[in-house]
Amino acid sequence: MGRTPCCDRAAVKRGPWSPEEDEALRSYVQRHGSGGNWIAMPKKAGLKRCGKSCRLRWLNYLRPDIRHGGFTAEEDAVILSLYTQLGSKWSLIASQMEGRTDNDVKNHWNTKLKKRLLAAAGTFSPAPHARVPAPAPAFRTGHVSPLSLVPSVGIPTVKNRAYTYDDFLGAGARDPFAAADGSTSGAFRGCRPPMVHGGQRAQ
DNA sequence: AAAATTTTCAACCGCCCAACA
DNA sequence: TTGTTGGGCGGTTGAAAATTT
Repeated sequence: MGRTPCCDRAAVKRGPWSPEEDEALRSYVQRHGSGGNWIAMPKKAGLKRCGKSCRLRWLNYLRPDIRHGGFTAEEDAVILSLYTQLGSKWSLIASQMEGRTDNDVKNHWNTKLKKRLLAAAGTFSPAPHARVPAPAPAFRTGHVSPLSLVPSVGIPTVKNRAYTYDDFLGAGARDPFAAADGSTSGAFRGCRPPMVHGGQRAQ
């Protein structure tokens, strides 16, 4: 059972993208766009890749407006705030953050923020009431602002204003990212230089 | 210095949904 | 109305770098 694959797995290349493939994809998309059809696009662009893989590579890495690594404390706080209200709606969360992708946000949460919260609070899980039902259909089309569909929550608009950590922590609230010894800027502790393309970390 | 472990993130997988025939 | 197709999403995995032992 199950649906047919979107492409012939035996006939497409998988794994890390080479610089040549990146360039081929970038130049094609910049000249023609995806053509409204990611499945057909790889062939036109001369790529032996699955269309979904091309789409993912473009959206998560090659798009010119992407920022990689180096999440700020403010961004951490936004992610935390939105996660507690929306749950793991990474695309929604990312849509409120300039230059961030859902994959970036998801990775950042899973590798750093979740661990910090667990360490700081003992156990952490979003408040059950905070989770919203399955998104309305318009969510997925991008024609409607996702946040307009959850009017009951006051989600700050990151794109319009710089946020301070305090915006998301009530007066006297415990800073979940603060170090156990009470020192501040927990969000920056123990951070290593961000990785760059190919998994290599910047020095 | 080398081995083991941890961390990070790019990429894949499978599912859901909307559009269309 | 039903079946098919493609786009999009969240969850998960695996390779490589960084860190620790």
